[in-house]
Order: sequence, then C-alpha cells, then structure tokens
Amino acid sequence: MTSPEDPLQRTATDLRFAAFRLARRLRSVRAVDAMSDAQLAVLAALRMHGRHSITALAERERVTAPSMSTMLTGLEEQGYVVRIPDPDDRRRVHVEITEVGADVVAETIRRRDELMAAKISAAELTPHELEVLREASALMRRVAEL
Amino acid sequence: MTSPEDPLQRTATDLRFAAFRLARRLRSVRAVDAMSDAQLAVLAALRMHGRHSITALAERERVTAPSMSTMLTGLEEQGYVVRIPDPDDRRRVHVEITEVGADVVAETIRRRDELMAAKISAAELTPHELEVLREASALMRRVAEL
DNA sequence: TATTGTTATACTCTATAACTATA
DNA sequence: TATAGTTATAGAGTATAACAATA
Repeated sequence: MTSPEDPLQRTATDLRFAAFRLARRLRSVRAVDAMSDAQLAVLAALRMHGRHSITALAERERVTAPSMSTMLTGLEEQGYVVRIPDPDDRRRVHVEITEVGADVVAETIRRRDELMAAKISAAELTPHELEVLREASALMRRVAEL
Repeated sequence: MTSPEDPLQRTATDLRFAAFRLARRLRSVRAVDAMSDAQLAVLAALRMHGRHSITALAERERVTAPSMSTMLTGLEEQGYVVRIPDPDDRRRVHVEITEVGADVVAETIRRRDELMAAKISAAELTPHELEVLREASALMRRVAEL
C-alpha cells in the first residue's frame, strides 16, 4: 500500500488530475461540429492503424460489435469510411478511412495542437519548463502503455 | 505561425497526444459500472465546487439546460443528487450532491489514483523522472487553465 | 419582458438478444 | 458448430422547440 504522503502516490494524483483537465479542454476542439468523440476516435484509430475488421475495431474501441456496426453505418453515410468485403472470407468486412475522413482527423489534430501551442505560449514557460513538459510527455506515453 | 520543427509546437503535439492517451486509459476505471462519464463529471463538479443552479451546472459542463435537467433527474432517482428549491427566487433550484454521490466520486478517484500509481510503479522511473512528472503536472494544470 | 427550469420530440451511442451468411 | 456481421429493440445523453412559473 501507498500512503497519501508517498511521493509516488502524490505524483499519481497530480498527474491524473492534470491529464484529465488538459484532455477535457482539448476534446472540445473539433474540425466538424457535428462529429462526436466516439466517431472521431474511430476515425483516428483507422487513420493511425489502417484498415480493421468490424470485430477488431470494436475491440480496439472497447464497444460491442453491434455498436460499432451502427456507428460505422453513420460514418459511411457521411463518406468518412468505406466497407470493403473480404474476397477470401465472405463473412468479413474491412473498414477503411476515406480521404475526406482522414482530412477531418488531420484538421482536428491541427486545431488541437494549435490551441495547445497557444496555451503553452501564453504560459510563457522557461526553456527548462518547456523541456520538462517534453520529457514528461514521453514518460506519460510510456506509463499509459503499461 | 509555428513550424513543425519549432520546439514549442513539438512539445504541444507530444503533450496533446500523451494527455489524451493517459486520460483515456484512466477514464475506463469506475467505482460504479453503470455510471457514465457524463454523470461522473456532474458529480465531480458538484463535489468540487458545491451547489449549483441548473443553468450554472449546464454552463460548467457545456451542455444545454434541458440536457442537464434530464440528466439530473436520473442522478436524483439514483440518490446521488438532490434538488433544493430556492426560497428567495422560486424559479430557481439548487442542486447538491448527496453523501452517497460524493462517496461514488471519491471511490472512483481512489481507484484511478491506484491504477495511476501502479503504472508509475511498474514503469520503474528514476527519482529524476518522477520529479519531471510532478513538475509537469503543475505546468499542465497551469496551461489548461489559460 | 426576461429568466429559470421542464416537457416533448428526435438523433446518436450504447447494450443485449436474435438473426443471416459463411467457414 | 463456430465466427463475422447485421437487425431489432431499449435506455441514456445530447439537442432544439415549445411551454409554465416567477421575477
């Protein structure tokens, strides 16, 4: 067990709070107003990791296959993804992001990075503080993957 | 404008990505399975900032008043909040978190901190790296508030 | 008239259960 | 039989429009 005074536990609490705050603030920035977080997360996964079967995509996003299926129908109707039948296994479907879909993700990321950069700039950090944030980013990714 | 090689812009991108990753991973931890992120956010706001009018709470959570009203009805039925009529202005209602509601928030935070601490521990960080995360947490909060 | 909150209605995201098609 | 995906149905959270009560 860890006590509240344990530096590790204190760091955990601080980091949990800070990451939530920052993520929440950034999440409100979108390229397309009508796009939900759930839809954006699916597009981002497809853009980063390439085509997925419905089942694989559902597992990655931690939703059920029927939920993913209906969400994909919506994304497909809006032209952000395409369903591609698998020629070797006719039960399967590959889902791929379209150019338009990828553009929406790229533009959203661009706007979020822009906001993030504006905030960091406004904070007038010292070179040391900037370096701390850089190092911490890498550590946070490492910690999150465990 | 900033270029992609700009250290500030690079830090912004790294930090945006890391904060999202970490927050997403933590968000999946709950004290009560049936509780949604939206409900938890409302309870956390009430616990941290005290009683709110419906309008004020809707603004804080960036949803419309009707959305907040229906969500509160659900939370009230589950015993997590109470509506208290304002004696001086009979249009207004104050929303307050109950002890049960506060316990749910506290337990959720406890579990998330526990997970966070376990991950940091598993990462076997050096004292320097731990200190970097601590400093960065404070900087991130400062940046997020701007 | 303006403000505070609710009700009516509709759409999306989520789930579970039941189904179809294919392996 | 098992697997991949869809359809049917229901509940929660979101919105806008229309409304009631009060200031």
